Amino acid sequence: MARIKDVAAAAGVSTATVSRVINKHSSVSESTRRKVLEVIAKLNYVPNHGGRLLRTQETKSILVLVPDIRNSFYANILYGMDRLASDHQYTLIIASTYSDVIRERNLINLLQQKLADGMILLASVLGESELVKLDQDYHLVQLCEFNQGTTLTHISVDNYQAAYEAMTHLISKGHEKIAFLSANNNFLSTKLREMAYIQALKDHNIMPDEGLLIRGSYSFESGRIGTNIVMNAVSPPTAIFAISDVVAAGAIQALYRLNLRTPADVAVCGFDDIDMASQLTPPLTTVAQPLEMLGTMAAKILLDKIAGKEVKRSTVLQHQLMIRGTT
Amino acid sequence: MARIKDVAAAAGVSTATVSRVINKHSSVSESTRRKVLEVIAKLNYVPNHGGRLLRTQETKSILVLVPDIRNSFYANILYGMDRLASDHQYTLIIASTYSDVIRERNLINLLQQKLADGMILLASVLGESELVKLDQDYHLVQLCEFNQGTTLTHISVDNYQAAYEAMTHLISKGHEKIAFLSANNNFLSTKLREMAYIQALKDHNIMPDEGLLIRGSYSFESGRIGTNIVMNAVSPPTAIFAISDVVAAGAIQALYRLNLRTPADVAVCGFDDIDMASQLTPPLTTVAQPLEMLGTMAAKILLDKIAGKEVKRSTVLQHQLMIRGTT
DNA sequence: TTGTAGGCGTTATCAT
DNA sequence: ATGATAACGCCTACAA
Repeated sequence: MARIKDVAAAAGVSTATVSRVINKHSSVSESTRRKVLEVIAKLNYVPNHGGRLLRTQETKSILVLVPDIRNSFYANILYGMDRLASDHQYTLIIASTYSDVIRERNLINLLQQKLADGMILLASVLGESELVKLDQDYHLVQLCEFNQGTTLTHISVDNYQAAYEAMTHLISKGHEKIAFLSANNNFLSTKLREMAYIQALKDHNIMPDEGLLIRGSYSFESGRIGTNIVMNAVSPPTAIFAISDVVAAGAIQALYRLNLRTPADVAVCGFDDIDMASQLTPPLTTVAQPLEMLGTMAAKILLDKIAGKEVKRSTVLQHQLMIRGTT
Repeated sequence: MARIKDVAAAAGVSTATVSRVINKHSSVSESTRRKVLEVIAKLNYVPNHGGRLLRTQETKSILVLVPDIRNSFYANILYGMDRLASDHQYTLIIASTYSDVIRERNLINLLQQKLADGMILLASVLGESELVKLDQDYHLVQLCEFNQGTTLTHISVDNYQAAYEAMTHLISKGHEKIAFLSANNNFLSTKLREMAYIQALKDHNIMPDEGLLIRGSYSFESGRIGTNIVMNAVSPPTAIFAISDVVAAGAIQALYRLNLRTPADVAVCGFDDIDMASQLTPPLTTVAQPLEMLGTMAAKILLDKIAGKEVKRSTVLQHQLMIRGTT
């Protein structure tokens, strides 16, 4: 395995000169540059990351913490990040926290070990104060989920407005009994969507029915269970608004098993617009988050921070109601 | 940011002693050990990865190359890897090649830069000879896709047998006109599944119909297109076997638009059993690959290789036919 | 049980 | 334009 001094020796120059060639310094004569490059190719030399890292303190990689990599909500987000990061010769270290505080702290250790230049947090389970403290020492960006009134850099859609539009769509289709399959967590997005759900009903003179607001999880199973509950309520809904597309898929399957047809008997609207949404039959009406762009922006903003640039505290990206076959 | 010498100074010992404590060497007295640990906690010291890496040449991370992280086929595979890797204090560096040879070579550069201790390749687009050469210098495992008769370590299911069982199932349901929506690539898995498709028909005295074997891609759109083609054939099929679940989802949607019902009019069988398969309505019959276990095994075998252990050249994991609602 | 000191591979400063 | 050399943070002979 060739090292920089091997190259230097073979090219008859000093290691400093080889380093200059590698890092494209201008102060190298064209002839030596060419000779060095030749030797590098011949010896198949690749600079050692550890050595460079130790010297420059730059890892050229960013740590991305997601709750669970299996959740396809993150697929396109990670894609956006990957594209932007690799455009800048950055590498992604993606790790799942499984929403475990201990695990998340351990992973953040990687940052402290200087294994990454910065970190993107998706749905962190750490408390605001802990994050604020981390933010003093490291470059950190929160994506999708963040705390209200936070001073931390964050990117997301306008969850309130997005949910409100979905509800308006459902109501405009003549639905008055609308269930909301929500999630039982403390995320701001959940609170905002629930608020929008209630407010949209009220704004259209519909009395919210507590029995139609179910709090489960983001899972398929949760969608099935929630649907079975609301369809057995005293006054079952004619439309279901689900907090995620996967939950919506669960709702559709539950309705099918109840011999109810979508959208003829019960309309369904999801949230996120993951790939699966348009791949369901009939394709799912949903509120699209610009997933890829969310990832791209998060990476871009983080890289800006790392580069020492000033960045906006809050970035809100546009959502879009995708009216398809289930409403 | 505290360094090892800060800890040493504050604890009144040498850096060597601190290092021994960190690395749990036995030759440290309990009292100094305790004192050092105390100082480490107080100074919030975390060993610098770059320094250690340079010294030990161990990165404790593995490079995982997938064609495209958006493809949900990889979700559970990556999960399995992540679990096993993090159990061993290893970190995953996941990168997408987008099936681009140049990009894949660039990513492999990360290995040569000593940014990872080994690599897992999923559906590499590099030639066998190139991989064999890499295998001499680095630890490498191929997962799911590999070359026939390769000397490289690889893990997969028995694609021939898996496809054969799916076909047998379809035939046992009385289907004789069965289309196969295959993929237009050079992967061994594709060849084996096509062979199984043909052979299963022949073994049941059904004459294969060339018009029912369509080669597209693994995409949803490809499933739709292929389905439209075969359903417009002179002799349209009563069952469709798709090379992936996503293709199957496309087939189902295409059938729906043709006003054909699944499975009443046309049965559909997928391959892989990604999460979406059971989330479709009706749930998709498919051949399950043990996705999580594939990932776990690949990581395990790679770690064994890194540890210098002897490993099996070829590992075949069990598939399982999942009979659900579409057949 | 503990300390000293050299070196891992690179880059950057300071000379020349 | 190029070279010599120190330094980055850590680990590990070797010595004590």
